[in-house]
Amino acid sequence: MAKEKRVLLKDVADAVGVSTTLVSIVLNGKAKQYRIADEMVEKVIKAAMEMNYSPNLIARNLRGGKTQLIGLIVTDISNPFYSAIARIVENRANELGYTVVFSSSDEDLDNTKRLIDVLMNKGVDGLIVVPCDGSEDLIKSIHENNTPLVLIDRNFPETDISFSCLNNFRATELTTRHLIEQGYENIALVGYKTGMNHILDRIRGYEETMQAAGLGKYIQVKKVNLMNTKVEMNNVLDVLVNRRKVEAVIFLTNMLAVTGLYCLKDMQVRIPEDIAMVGFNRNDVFNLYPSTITHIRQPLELIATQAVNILVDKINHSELEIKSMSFSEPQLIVGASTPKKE
Amino acid sequence: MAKEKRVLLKDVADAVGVSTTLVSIVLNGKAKQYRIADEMVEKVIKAAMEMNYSPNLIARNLRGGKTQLIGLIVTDISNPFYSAIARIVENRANELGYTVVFSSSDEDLDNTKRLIDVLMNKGVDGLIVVPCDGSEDLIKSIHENNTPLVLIDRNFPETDISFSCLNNFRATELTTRHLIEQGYENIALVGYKTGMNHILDRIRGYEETMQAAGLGKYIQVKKVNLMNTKVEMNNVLDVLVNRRKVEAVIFLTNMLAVTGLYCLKDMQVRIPEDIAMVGFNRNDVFNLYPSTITHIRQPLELIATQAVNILVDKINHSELEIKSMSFSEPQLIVGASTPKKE
DNA sequence: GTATTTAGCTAAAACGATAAAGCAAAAATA
DNA sequence: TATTTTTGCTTTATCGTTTTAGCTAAATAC
Repeated sequence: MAKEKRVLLKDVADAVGVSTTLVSIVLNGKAKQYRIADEMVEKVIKAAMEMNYSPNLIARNLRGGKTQLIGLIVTDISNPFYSAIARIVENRANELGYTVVFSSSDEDLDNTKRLIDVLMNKGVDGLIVVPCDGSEDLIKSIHENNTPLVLIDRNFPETDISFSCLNNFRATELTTRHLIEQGYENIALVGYKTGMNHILDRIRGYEETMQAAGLGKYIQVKKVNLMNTKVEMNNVLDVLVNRRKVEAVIFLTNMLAVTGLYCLKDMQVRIPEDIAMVGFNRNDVFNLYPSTITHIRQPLELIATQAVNILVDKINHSELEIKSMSFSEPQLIVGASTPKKE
Repeated sequence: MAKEKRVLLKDVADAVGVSTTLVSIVLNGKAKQYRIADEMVEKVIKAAMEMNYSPNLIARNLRGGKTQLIGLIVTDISNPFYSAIARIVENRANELGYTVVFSSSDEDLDNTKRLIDVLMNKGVDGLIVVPCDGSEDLIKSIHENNTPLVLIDRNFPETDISFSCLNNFRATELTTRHLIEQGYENIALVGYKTGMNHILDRIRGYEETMQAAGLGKYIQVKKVNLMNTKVEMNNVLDVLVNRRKVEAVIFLTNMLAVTGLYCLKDMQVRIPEDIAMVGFNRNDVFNLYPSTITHIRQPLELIATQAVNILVDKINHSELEIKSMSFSEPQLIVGASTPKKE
């Protein structure tokens, strides 16, 4: 019932009959360096174990140490793509002795700014961030302030900020080449409105592959607005399907692909009879759809693990200012939504 | 490049030419109580604003024993159900000035124990926990230690630990009644092996409703093991579909429903022609499946918001030991998977 | 005119840890 | 034997706040 009083360094010190400093030294493994007697080291460790002592991290951090806390800012933790990343980040961080604090920016610059402020105030040792559109200056200022920082999923190529993300160009290159090999020519692409590099790279991968295959005249890049996706997607697909007589559509994110599926269902457009399609990232829908959906698989495990590795490395060697760049290779999972054309 | 020095209380105090105490008092809104002159209050506030002062939470926390950190332990943050909850917890916590630290227990007791230890070490002010099977004693000991604690999604009815969860009995009562009204009689249920109350309540809801409708002889409760779901589900569905000639199946969780869909697809069993089914929680799959799937919707927003409210209330009134119980009402979303029997 | 109250502020302690500097006793060296 | 070095530990300062107790001068009471 009564709140058990936490065991403090002082309690251990009193129990052994020494100073708190000595206990601190021993428990931090600096006994050798401070030439503490071996028997004393044993006694202290034994007492600390028996009393179940664990340091107050707040006090330790105030003193100038570290919190062993990592801040993770994604756009939306309820988005399965980011929650999958969060899970891996959590696992890897735990392995390395860190705990993860998370926040969702909702793709909003002001939110991102506020969240970074809050997290830094909590004393996080470093940040893993999915940067939103327009956040380059903000992120740069954080980086220049020497806060350990790693971008994930998206990056700013013009800066020297470390990142771990997909080789986005390769993703659509693979996809487009697959469709061309299957015999499609009139291939369109649906992305969303943003200046962020990951989407631009995916668009480039499509455009350059189309161009190289001599299909330049078919290049069609449609961009919907993230705020009003459903309605805009309807319009876009109406144009592509009914007016442009497109043979195949590539969706640039999971959410776009799923929204696309909803719209196509409403329009009673059949896949792949009426149109072929390619999605992005894993989703049960892709496997359970009457014809399974061809999609790009990101090596999430690798991307997220690398992000943590890079960050912890930065935390431990804050004096070094190295830009670590990790591009992970995409994989194309071929389903029934992109059959060979006769 | 150089790390900007943070503005401290002392900096503001020096700028105004007063003590740090005075600045602290003013900025914490206790000027009246300490009879600080009105002009002085103005001067201090102005200076603090201009210098863009914000308090070091770590120092404040060390002094006050509070971190404004909430720990959230779910079974798996990458499970869309829990990440949706996490998102709402995050939002509500932010509104109340808290930040969320999360961890995944993987339904494992030792993990749960370890995670709680770590989070309490980080100094979280309170915990929101999805308890796993067998964790009752552990959770009780945390509660008895006066750590503010709220269970979410699942609860221990025999204890006086607060919780926020679905009215699970009502969920399957609604579902079963709906199926019966649609003309089904041979209705089976698929859950998983656990002693946890939420699943047991769902099973009771089904059993009692069947019994009350005079369909007791059709009651069939199948339990799969969480470790080997796919294989066991195959066996279970084989028995139900081929041997028992079941007319409808109720799946007790989202994961079970989706796994069920995979198996039924493999078995080439059509929904609803060959069998009717009901799922649990929202999932794009349910809407995009050729025949939309009838399912139970949990008011996640309410459940998660309530959990945070209850927790913060406990944090702020730790002297009171009230058991808060929040049961939220389920909603049945009727799809094409449970048509009226002719 | 002295004693008491009140207004308006500050000094110092505390939170719990760590790091730097210091100090006494034992051991090694001259 | 006197001096230096080493050993093994302690004392003190510090991180940035908040809180408690206190202090001075002006206002009020007697």
